[in-house]
Amino acid sequence: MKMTPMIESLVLHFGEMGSRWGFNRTVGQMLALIVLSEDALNADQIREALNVSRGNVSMGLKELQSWRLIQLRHLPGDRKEYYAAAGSIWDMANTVFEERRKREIDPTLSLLRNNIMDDTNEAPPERYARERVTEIHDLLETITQWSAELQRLSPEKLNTLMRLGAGVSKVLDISEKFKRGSADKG
Amino acid sequence: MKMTPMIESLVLHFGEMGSRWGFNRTVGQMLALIVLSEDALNADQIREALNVSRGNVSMGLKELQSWRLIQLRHLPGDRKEYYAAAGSIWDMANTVFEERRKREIDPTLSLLRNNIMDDTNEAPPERYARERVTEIHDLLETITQWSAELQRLSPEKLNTLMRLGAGVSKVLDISEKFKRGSADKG
DNA sequence: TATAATTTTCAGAAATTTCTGAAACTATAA
DNA sequence: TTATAGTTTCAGAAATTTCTGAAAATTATA
Repeated sequence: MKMTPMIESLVLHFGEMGSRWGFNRTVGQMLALIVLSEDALNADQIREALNVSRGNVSMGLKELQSWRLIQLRHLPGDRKEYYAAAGSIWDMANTVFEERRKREIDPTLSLLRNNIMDDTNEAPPERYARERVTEIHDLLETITQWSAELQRLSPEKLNTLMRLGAGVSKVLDISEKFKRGSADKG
Repeated sequence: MKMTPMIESLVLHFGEMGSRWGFNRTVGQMLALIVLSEDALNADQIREALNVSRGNVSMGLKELQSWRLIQLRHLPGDRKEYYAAAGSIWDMANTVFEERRKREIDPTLSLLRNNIMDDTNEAPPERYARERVTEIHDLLETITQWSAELQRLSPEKLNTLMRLGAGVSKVLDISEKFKRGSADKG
């Protein structure tokens, strides 16, 4: 499996970016290669294209599966395991957001919950810190709820929302008026 | 500077999470310490609290400044440099989003732009890859525009939007109708 | 200007992460 | 069964990142 120059340059770039996205170089390269390949690939093809060890490919495939970014496939009459991208680019972006939330926000959110609950020390140095902890907690909770909401939205509505751009501001005005109207009645 | 047990546990946690957020352990700890401290801190206080080398503190402060998360301050009659959080938790979250976009999305976006422009090979293996590259490019561009829009929104409107939650769906329906109405006229 | 206080730099040490490749393991076919 | 094809594991090697601490640079004061 020899890569075309274009695919190779993309694979190398995704490798470099990998660490910023939460995985290592090889995993980044593997993801790019699989996403850009029309046909599913097996471990040996990946090994040959990227010129890394067989063990490394195996670990990388596990990592990408834990991110739910690739999908196992079997070809009739072939014992090898083949892998392809798990859904559209859009699906994968959604998955990445969700996984990152789990890894980057959830652990902190639970810690903060406990810290707000447990600690009732109202002496000065703690008082200020507790206020900030509450602020951080509320922010993370809002982000979590918001991202859950976006997950729930249909792709079409999500697209409408994204493409709204500057329109968001106007739409929010309408929504504010609407809310105030309901509040007056209730 | 001795930390209280609550602050210490938060500092250690932020240290562990640091690598997932794009900086190293010491930088994560320093950020937590500065954010949770009411008064600005100087390098020696940080060094003592975290028990790390002076050089490490200096490098960490530079890193946090490059993220625009801390602010230099001078106290009257004191030559030392003191550092405090650069704004509210909300401001800092905004800054982190923006910085991460710059580091995680922008470089890829420019590479993809070039790849779409430069390469006009329509032979099979490239054809499919080019389609996917275009999809990725469009997605990243949408995310970039959307995040720029959120930056531009006032904190109040941003809050309205975040707190809308399930209401977003209804608001989008209204917006759709509104758009269709305008289109009919224009 | 010289001196003292403070911060920054950076070479090498320490710690951590990633990678290799051979052995162990698993599943299918003969 | 036994042989064969394929995958996973993991100890140690290699690469990378982080950290230290002393020297250099910078800044303020006498």
